[in-house]
Amino acid sequence: MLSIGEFSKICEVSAKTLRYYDEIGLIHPDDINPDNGYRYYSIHQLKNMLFINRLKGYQFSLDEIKDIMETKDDAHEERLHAALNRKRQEIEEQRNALDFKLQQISQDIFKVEQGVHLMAYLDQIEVQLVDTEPLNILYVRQILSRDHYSEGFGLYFSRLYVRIATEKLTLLGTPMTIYHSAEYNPSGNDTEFAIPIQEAVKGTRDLPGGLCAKSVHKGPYSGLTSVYAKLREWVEHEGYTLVKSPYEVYMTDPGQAADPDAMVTEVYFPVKKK
Amino acid sequence: MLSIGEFSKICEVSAKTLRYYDEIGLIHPDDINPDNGYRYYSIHQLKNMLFINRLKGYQFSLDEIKDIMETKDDAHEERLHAALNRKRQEIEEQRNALDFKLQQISQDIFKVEQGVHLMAYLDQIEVQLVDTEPLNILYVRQILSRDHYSEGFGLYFSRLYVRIATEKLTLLGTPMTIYHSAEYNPSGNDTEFAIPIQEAVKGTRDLPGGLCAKSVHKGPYSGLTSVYAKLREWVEHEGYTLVKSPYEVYMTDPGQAADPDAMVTEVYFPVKKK
DNA sequence: ATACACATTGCCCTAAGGGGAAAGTCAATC
DNA sequence: GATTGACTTTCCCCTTAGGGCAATGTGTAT
Repeated sequence: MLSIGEFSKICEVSAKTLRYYDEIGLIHPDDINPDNGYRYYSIHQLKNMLFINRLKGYQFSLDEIKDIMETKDDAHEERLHAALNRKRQEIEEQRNALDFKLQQISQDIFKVEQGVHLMAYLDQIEVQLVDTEPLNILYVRQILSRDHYSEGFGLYFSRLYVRIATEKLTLLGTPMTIYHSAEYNPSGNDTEFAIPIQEAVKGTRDLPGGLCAKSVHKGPYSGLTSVYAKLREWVEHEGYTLVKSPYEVYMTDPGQAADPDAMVTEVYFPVKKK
Repeated sequence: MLSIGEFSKICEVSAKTLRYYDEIGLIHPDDINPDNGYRYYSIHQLKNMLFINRLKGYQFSLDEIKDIMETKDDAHEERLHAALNRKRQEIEEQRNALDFKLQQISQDIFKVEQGVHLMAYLDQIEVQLVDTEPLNILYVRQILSRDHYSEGFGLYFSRLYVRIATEKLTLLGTPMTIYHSAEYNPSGNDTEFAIPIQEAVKGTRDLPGGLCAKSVHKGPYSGLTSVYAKLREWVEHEGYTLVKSPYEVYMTDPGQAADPDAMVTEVYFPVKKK
C-alpha cells in the first residue's frame, strides 16, 4: 500500500487533490487506517487516476467523470463513447472560436499600431430614420437560449419555407427575426422568426409599419451586437424611444451564405419622438 | 442619463455585472443619486463598456482590464499593444493545445470503438532492470516551473553545448535531465541539465552508476508522464526503492526533432532491492 | 391610491482545488 | 528511549466573475 504522498508522486497529482477527490467520492483510498485516518492507496488505483487525468484533459468536469466511472461494465463503454464524442465536438467548437478570436485580435493589434482606437468603428456605423410599410408575416415564436440560436435559426426558417412551398404562398421579402425580450437575458430570449408573404392565412399576423431607426450591417452576425448598441445609443441621443420590438431583416440568405463577410443584415428599431 | 437597466440593455451586460464592475472599480456610473443610491450611466460610457467586453473576449481578467484602462494616455497604447500581443500568443498556444487534444481524443474514441481500454497502453510499457556505468557530466542545475520547461530546455542545453564547443571538450553521449524534486510540485521543479563528457573540468560532476529500472519511450514528451507512472508502479510492485533522482536521456536531439513521433527518450530510475 | 416595474443592499453559491495553521503520527537517528 | 524532521490529518479561508434570491425602497402609469 502507498501513502498519499507516494501515490501523489506516482500520479503527479497533489495530495490536496487526492483528498479532495476522496471527499467528493471520485477516488476513495483502498484503505484507511481507522486509528489515525491515514489514507492508503493500492497500486491498482494508478490506472484509474491516470484515466481521470485523461478525462480532465478533455475538459470533463469531475462530476461528469464520476458519472462515467460509476457506470457499470455493460453500459460503460457505450456511455464513454458518447461522452467522448460530445467532448470532441465541444473542443472543436472551442478551437474554432479561438481561431476567430485570433483573427479578431490580430486586426485589433493592427488597429492599435495604426493609432486607431479599437472601438472607433462604432462611430462609423450609420443610422438613418426611415418609415416602414406594414407587412403581413408568417411567423413562429420561440424562447431560444444563446447556445441554440444558430440551430433554431435554420430549423424555424426552414419550417416556414416548407409551409410557403407546400401551401403555394407568395413570398414578399427576405426572412426576419423579431426580438421580443426587452431585456438582455442570457438564459433565453423570446424570438420570433418571420417571413413576409401575401396571403393572410393561419399563422400570419400583421407587422405594423412606422418610424424606425435603421442600420445596415455587413459581415458575420457576431458584429451585430455593436450595431444594436449603436442604434440604442442613437435613439437615446436623438431623443427617441423604442416603441416596439426591434427586428432584423436578412438580405442575404442566412442559411446559405458562403462568405460571412458578404452577409447583409438590416436592423430596425421602431421609435417615436420622446 | 440612463438607468442601470437601460444601460444594461444597450451593452447587453446584466445589471448585476454592472453593479459588480462598479464595486471593483472597473466602471463607475457617471452619476449616483445620493438619496436612493440609483446608478446613472451616460451614453459615453457605452464605448468603454464595449471595450471591456472586447478585452474579456480575449481572456483578459477583470484586473488586467482595469490596469489597462487606468493607464494614462501616453502609456496607454503601448501597454495595450503589449498586452494584446501577449494574449494573442496565449490564445495561439491554447489553440495548439486544443488541436493536440483533438488528435488525442480521436485516437481514444477509436480505441473505445475497438473495445480497448483507454489506459491499456500502460500495460504495454516495458521495464527492464539494467546496470549503468558511472558518467562524468557537465551540468547546470535550475528550478524550473512547468510553464518554462521547454524554453529552459533549449536554453540550458545550448549553453552547455557552447561550453563544450568553445573549450573543445569531448562529448560522450546525448543530453540528459535529472529530476531532483522528489515530489510533484506544480510551481517549480529542481532540474539538472547535463551532458556526459570526458574531461573533468569545472562544472562537471560524477553521476554514479548502478542498478536502474529503465524504460524506453518513443513519441512526444507529453507521453512521459505515463512512463514515469509505470516505472514507479513497477518499482513498487517488484519490491525495489528509488535511491537517487530519476533521469532522462534524450537519444534524439530534443531541439531538432522534426517528427515528435520519432523521438526516443530513455527514463532511468536508480533503485535497490528493498 | 394602487399596481407594477425597477432599484438597492445583503447573503449564500458556484469548480477545483491552493495556502496555511494547529495538531497528531511515522521512521530514522542520536 | 528520546528527539527530530518529514509526513499526515482536519479545519478554515481564498480564488473568478458574477447568479439567485430575499427584503426593502422607489418611479411611473393608471
